[in-house]
Amino acid sequence: MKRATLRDIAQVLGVTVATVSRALKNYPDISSATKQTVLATAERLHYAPHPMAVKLRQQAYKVVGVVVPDIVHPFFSDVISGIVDVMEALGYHIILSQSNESYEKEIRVTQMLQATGVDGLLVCLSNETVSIDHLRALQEYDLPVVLFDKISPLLDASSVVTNDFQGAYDAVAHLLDQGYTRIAHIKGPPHPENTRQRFLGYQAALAAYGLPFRPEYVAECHTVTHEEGATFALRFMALPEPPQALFAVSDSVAIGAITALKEAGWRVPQDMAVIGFSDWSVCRMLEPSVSSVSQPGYDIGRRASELLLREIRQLREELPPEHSRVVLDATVQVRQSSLRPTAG
Amino acid sequence: MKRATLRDIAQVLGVTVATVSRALKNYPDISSATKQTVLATAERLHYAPHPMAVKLRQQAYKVVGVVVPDIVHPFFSDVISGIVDVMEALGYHIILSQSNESYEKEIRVTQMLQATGVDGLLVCLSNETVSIDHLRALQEYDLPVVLFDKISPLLDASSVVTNDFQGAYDAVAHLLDQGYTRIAHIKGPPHPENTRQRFLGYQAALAAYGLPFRPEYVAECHTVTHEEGATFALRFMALPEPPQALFAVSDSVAIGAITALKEAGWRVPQDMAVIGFSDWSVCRMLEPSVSSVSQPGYDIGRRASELLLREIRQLREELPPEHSRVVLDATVQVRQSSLRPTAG
DNA sequence: ATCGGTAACGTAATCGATTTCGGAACGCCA
DNA sequence: TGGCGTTCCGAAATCGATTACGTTACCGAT
Repeated sequence: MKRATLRDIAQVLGVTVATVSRALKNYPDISSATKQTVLATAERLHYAPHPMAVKLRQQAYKVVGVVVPDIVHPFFSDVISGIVDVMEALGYHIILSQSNESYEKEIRVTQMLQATGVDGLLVCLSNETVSIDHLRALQEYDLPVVLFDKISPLLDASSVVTNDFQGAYDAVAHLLDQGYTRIAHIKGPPHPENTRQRFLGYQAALAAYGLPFRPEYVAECHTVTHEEGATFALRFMALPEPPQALFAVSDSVAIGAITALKEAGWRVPQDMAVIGFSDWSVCRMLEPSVSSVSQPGYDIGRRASELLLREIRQLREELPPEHSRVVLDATVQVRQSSLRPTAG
Repeated sequence: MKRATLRDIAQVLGVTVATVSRALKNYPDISSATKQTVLATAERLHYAPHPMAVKLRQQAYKVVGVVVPDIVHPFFSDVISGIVDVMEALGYHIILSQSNESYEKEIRVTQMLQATGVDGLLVCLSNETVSIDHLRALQEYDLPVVLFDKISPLLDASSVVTNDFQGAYDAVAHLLDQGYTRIAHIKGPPHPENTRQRFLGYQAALAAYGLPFRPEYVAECHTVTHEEGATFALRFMALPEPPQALFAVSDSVAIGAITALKEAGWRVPQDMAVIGFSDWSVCRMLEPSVSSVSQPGYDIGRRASELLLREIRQLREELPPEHSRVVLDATVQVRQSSLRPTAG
């Protein structure tokens, strides 16, 4: 069964396509009698407007592109979910691409998305990305771009990020508030700004509580895996004066650390309190349940979508697009792994 | 900067759009001199073909729709990742939608996808879905549909699924091979066929090894959460003759069971061996590391994509579309939680 | 001088829907 | 009867690219 067109309906009724089009869109200058018959035959022929024809006229696709480094990642799943919910409510669809943390691929997919004809782009930069010329090129063709999570100060665009600094600060403050004074940190690699901010938040919290920064209490990941968490946790324990608490840059590292500590005979949190970052769903399933800093992935997706939709609207109305910078707080989820046993 | 059209180039050079179009597509009946200048000015004006115009002519969008019940789920992330990889390699894009396990929403999003103009659909049915008329309607308009993971025998379409029966059978056989004879199962709710197959695989393995089916060793989940895993595991332990091993319908249930058992003073796997289903990434991070049956999510996405692309191609060539039914094996990942300590 | 051939390009239809500009038909009033 | 205003609809342009089908001009051959 081939799909019916306006012409098909017009031929059946002996009118022109213009009349049919206007009847279907309920124009006032079409008699209600004609409207009736048009609607009836449209129904009968299972008419549906041809998407591309409409979009060619309207110059609006109602589709936005989404680029994330890695689809298979709980955080990005959350973000995407937030994006989809907002976009679908307004009749927009999303085209999903992943950069695999590759700068080359990021350039490729953004260009492909532009060529596909999206109305805007939601991008989380890859870790490799240094130049943002490929995104600037999109903007020059009036294609709005909103960055989220991993952003670049070089691009004049709206952005939505987690307050990693504050999240880390709060996590460490939570440990400090309980009276811990020797707090270690397993930090991420230097490059992604996000994990650097967590390290800075860690330092700032120590400073705010008048505690010295002890380099021997800081380890730096390369792979950010649970193996590294295990290695560094045990290394900390071997220090002459081992730390009492650990703030890990990610949940995988935190879980690796906890697992290794328990296997080595230490108790969590009695011998070492641990708190992670990201709040994976398994955190609450473990024993002890793992404290973590939860990133508002879903909200990041929502807010980024709203900003993009606003810019798309402004562009359609020939207004200069406004750019906003949204920073969402991360919230500490206190569970057993970081709760200091009441002395007694 | 407005995007250049063929007409812009044509006006600059004093030729017609036809010439420009043919020059850009390297037609033989255009002089190389003209081609040179056309290419040069196309470059200069940053010409890029208008996607909708091309698609309207060609009647092919190079976009497929993907519908999953829930984006925020490791398994579906894997599937989506596989889909994206295959599709992008062939210049296709994917439009992502989620049904939130709602029949109503599944109908809505599939219709929206059709209206948006996709070349085909990859669908995982929601748990609620009973009738598949909405998908049949798509097929009648020559829109190929491929089902994956949760499928329906009522729809004549290609499908790709995990062999849940075999995965469950192998998991239980792995326990039986080690000499366990009292094996419990925490099964899923009756409806999704997938978890029912796991239950059947459990039963079949017992039968194959000549062991009786003991109803007191089977519990049925409603929410399929770690809390239920905890509850049922402890209930099993309270039996006069507790089971020695447990096959859980999901990893969340398995992890909940392990956590509860350990907290209650039992040892895993010494007092109770446990194996889950899905092979979440955390399984290998825990202590003991959790055995599980890994579903080939990425491959399911790949295979489903290939089938869909084949049907799209066949449809373009006016051939009758062939339907295939692909069943991919699940593989048992043996880790500590299900390894019987060597007696001695 | 006429014919056939070919290189190189133009004309116009086409994809399907939307929209501006008219235009016929009718009624109403002077 | 002439003029004006509605009502309802048709003609045609438009969105941008593609392509079947001419058409021109120039060549060599007869």
